[in-house]
Amino acid sequence: MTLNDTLLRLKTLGVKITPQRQEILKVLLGEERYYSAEEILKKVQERYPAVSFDTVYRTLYLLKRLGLVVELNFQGGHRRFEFNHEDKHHHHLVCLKCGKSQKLSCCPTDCLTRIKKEHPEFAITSHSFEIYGYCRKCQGLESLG
Amino acid sequence: MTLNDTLLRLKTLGVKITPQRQEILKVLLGEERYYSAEEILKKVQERYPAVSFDTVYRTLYLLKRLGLVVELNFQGGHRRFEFNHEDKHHHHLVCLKCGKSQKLSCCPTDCLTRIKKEHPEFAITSHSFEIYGYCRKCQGLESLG
DNA sequence: CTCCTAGATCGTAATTATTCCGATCTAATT
DNA sequence: AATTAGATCGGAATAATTACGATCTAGGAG
Repeated sequence: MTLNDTLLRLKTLGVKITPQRQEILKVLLGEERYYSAEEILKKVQERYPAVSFDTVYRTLYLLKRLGLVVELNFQGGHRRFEFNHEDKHHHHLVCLKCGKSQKLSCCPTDCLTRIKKEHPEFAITSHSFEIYGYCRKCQGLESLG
Repeated sequence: MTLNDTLLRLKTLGVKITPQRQEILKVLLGEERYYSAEEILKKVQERYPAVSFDTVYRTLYLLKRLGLVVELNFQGGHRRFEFNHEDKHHHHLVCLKCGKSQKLSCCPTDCLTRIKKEHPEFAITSHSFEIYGYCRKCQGLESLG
């Protein structure tokens, strides 16, 4: 998904395109990974120093409601946001030391279908699946803080 | 696991048994489900009104380090704690409306083994898998707030 | 192009969750 | 019963998120 595609989509949805929102989208569309609200704020402020947290959060939640952004709550209580590039979710391999993540190719669908059968009364809407550990660089450094 | 078993185990680990800690354990051992720090505080205060958040958090993290308690970060940023009854993790079916959860019998092991093969350089330590949706009672009420 | 207005932004203050800190207390060993 | 390392209390500090009033502006109407 390019910036222009995204802006067009927002326009058809009747959402105002402000410079701040464009900048937030640029950040999210830059590297295909998750960002914390603070990271996004810092990056946007390089261009628009006056932008506030309020704007970042409101924009992120707006994009989330529109399905363009997904919110993730990783272990340790860290809330992260990621652009929903493919309209198809994926999971993450997360390093507990440096916080970097990689996308995973697999999704526990057999578990899901099994649970659906076992709990037909429960209306499943979503699921989370994240794998935690230490990446190559951070191995052996876990205990160093 | 009973309270006495747990206290014995703590004793052998050289951990001081205080009345506050006993009360926190009683809460965790009561219903087999997850609790927020605040829930635990409220329950403990019924017996010891002076107990502080500090004590609750410190005790929970102590128990976590000892492997007796697991910490969960559910979507929405809610941190929860649960007694680790079986020394073997499990996953949850979580209602997004009432917050109640059920334990799940299945665990996405095939995914895990596949990822281990695909990323041999990554030292996996743990994973999360939670399914979200609406329980029977809360279906149709999702939008009512 | 200019005007108008709903909605967006800013700066700051409020709220919430969690952690820290100094003074005091106590479980458990001696 | 005395001792002391470690635990608790109460409140203050910190961090993350949300709310609010005043001001500004994107985008449609004229």
